[in-house]
Amino acid sequence: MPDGPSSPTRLGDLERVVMETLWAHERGTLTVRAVHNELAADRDIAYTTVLTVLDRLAKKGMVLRERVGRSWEYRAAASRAELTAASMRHTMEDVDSGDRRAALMHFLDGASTDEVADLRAALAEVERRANPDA
Amino acid sequence: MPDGPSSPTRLGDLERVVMETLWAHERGTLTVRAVHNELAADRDIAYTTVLTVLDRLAKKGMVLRERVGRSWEYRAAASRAELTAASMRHTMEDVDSGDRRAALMHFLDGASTDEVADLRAALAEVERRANPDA
DNA sequence: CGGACTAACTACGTTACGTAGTAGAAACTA
DNA sequence: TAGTTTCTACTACGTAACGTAGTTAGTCCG
Repeated sequence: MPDGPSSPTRLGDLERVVMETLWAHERGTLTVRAVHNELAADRDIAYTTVLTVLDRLAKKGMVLRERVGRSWEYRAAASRAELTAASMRHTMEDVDSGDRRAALMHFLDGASTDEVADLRAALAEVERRANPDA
Repeated sequence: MPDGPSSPTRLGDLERVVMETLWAHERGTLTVRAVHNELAADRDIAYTTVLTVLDRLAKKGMVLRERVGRSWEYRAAASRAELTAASMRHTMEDVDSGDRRAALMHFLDGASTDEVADLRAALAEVERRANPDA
């Protein structure tokens, strides 16, 4: 029973590579054949391996698929950014609120200037949305 | 070859429980016996299981230990907050800078008011440090 | 010395995952 | 229509991580 990307399933290396391929075509769908073609350019890999991986990803809810004729068209269930965000949030949520502050401090300590800038911008954006009149 | 908590090793369930126990005594060290006593209060678990888990955690660099007499005293190599932060940062780092903004936006979108407040506070604190004169 | 306690080593079952072969259905093609 | 191609579904096998714990062998205390 697929439960969607809300539960942060751990991905293996190949699974991640396949997700990358799907993400590279964010707005389209890909057949197994198409994914295999892309991967085969870089590595020696069997068609059925790609098939199996996509099937497993679908069962985990990481990818969505729909029938087109006799074959399936796959696409990522969540964008890379969404998945990253969900994973970060999940990580943060498993500390209680006392440690959360400390965790966030450490997080920012280790972040680069660019990352902090992006975060500040995102924070401002969220604020603007919450408070459009100010 | 232990490489410290810098490489975010995935923890199993029991491994995490053991880490929790160590974190609960943040400033002290615990023997295998002590950890086992705590765990045994809640579940049926063999002493040697705890021993094995602590040994594996030590090999991963997740815990540090030192000889005291014939036995070992264990403590967490990183606080829970540090580990959480490292994991979040690691997650964030595997998107390129283009997606990072988007990821952070999604992250904040899903965050609670309290979490956003904590983050804002942490950001201000980091800023204050970087710019003590302003 | 003998029991008690500790750590090292070994082991077994499960699950995830990389990897891929084979079977069978469907479609294309000569 | 029969052969070939192309998909999917099912099955399989090896490895690694991990939960779990027994066995073995020192060491210390009385």
